[in-house]
Amino acid sequence: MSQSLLRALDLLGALAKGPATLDELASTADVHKTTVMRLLHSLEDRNFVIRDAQQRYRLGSQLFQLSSLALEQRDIRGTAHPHLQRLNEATGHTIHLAALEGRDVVYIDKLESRHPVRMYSRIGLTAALNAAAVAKVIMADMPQDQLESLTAGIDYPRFTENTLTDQASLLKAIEQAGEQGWALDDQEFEEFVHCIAAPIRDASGGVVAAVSCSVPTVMLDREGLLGLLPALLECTRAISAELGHTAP
Amino acid sequence: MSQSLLRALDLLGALAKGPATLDELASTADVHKTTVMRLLHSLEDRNFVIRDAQQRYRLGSQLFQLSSLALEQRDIRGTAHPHLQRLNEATGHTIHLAALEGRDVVYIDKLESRHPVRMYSRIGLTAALNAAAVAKVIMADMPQDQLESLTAGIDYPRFTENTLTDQASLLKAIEQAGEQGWALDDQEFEEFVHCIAAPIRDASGGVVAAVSCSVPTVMLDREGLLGLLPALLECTRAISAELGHTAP
DNA sequence: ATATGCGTTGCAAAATGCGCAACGAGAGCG
DNA sequence: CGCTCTCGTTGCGCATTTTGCAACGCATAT
Repeated sequence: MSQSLLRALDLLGALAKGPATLDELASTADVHKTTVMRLLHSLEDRNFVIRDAQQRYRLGSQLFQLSSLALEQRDIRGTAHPHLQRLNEATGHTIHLAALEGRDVVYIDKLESRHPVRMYSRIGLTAALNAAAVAKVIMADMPQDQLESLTAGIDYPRFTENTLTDQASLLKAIEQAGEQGWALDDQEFEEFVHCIAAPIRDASGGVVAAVSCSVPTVMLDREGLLGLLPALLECTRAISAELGHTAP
Repeated sequence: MSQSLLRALDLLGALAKGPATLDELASTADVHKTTVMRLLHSLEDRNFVIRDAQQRYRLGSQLFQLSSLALEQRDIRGTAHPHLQRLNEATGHTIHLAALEGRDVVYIDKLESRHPVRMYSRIGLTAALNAAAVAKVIMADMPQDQLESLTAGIDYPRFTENTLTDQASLLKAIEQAGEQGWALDDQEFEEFVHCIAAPIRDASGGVVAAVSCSVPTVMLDREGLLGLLPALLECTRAISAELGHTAP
């Protein structure tokens, strides 16, 4: 694989953590600075990075451009957005839209809670497969062999007391999600935050994405959270319908 | 400059226009497909592209991740956002936040109009220097020599009847913007849309960004647009203050 | 004035990436 | 059923491209 390209891509990753100087980049990447410089020049030429007045490098506008173009291309996102907005307004809570991308479940849209509450998520971030509710509902639709291989490849990090830390319990949760048509994350990823998620299906009937609603436990107890289910299911139903899904 | 890297970056640019197959990419990039493939493999390895079921390539999640990280790093954006939101709610119109990046003025935040109206802009896009109101207010703060070189380097494309198509008239408009503290785009970029913009200043007193408000002429005539000025100026004043700017 | 940090350039070695041509798998079609 | 056509993939030899080193210029600090 192309060494120079990989190095350059990794440089972008390093820059994502914050602006950096040439030497800093060279030492973290463990590449001679002259090489780093030449790569940066190419990146700069294509607007992937820019250098500010103090000659520090930061990520450039081309990245924003590509990213927003790519997000727009995903018709699920455009289709879903107004519905998500409505759900967000109705519930006031944080709404996520996530889709499967390769072996990752990626957040492709997010609507902030109306209440001042921190949620460490971000568009583009990958969801924890062994914790996120969206991951469960998406995996619930996978063919058995793919599900096996995917769940076998997780290293099951523990985030909280409730995190599912082995394949068996995750598979069980996934199965349950498949049966009931929605999934719960009971403080499995973040303490004091629980979520419910439901799948979006397209014309083929397959799950293409999932919507979740995240709520701090202090605002809504389990029962209250489940009270949001009808609104959530109505939301995913509407999006699925718009994507051509006809109720089973 | 690094050939393979530049080619790879251009591939990403090509993919931004939509998913594509290997051969399509090879022919548009005019590179042998075997080379394209290997570059794509590297890009895929770092999640800059993914291939879907039909073996078509599309932009990958790493792009979203980097972009949102980079946008978050810009403290102007985070600081400004709530104020923009308020302005958006108060006026109901499209709000843009733009900043200078190298020789480009880049949109770094956008709030949609509450009215159903198309606006061809996007986060990450560069504003037309000879048309956008945000560009005028940003350039109004530049040192003379930099301004000269920047305005000399534009090729002044005509977008509408009102577009400023030569350096002299642009410089005049910029000067006026500097004097009055805000700028107008009177259907210079899009017909039937006019905008007003005002600068954001940081603790040093320099202009670091600009906010604009875009309105279809059918909704608000010139007078009506200028009626939004107080709200806009209050918004930029508040953001500037939060960035440490003390009124002159 | 001397020393340190940082970005930049010339150069020569070689590793890397390149294009070619051939292969294999799958789809479409007679 | 077998043919061809398309599209992705791989082995290989050549040389282009990239790389690391060392030296330089230009600052700022001591």
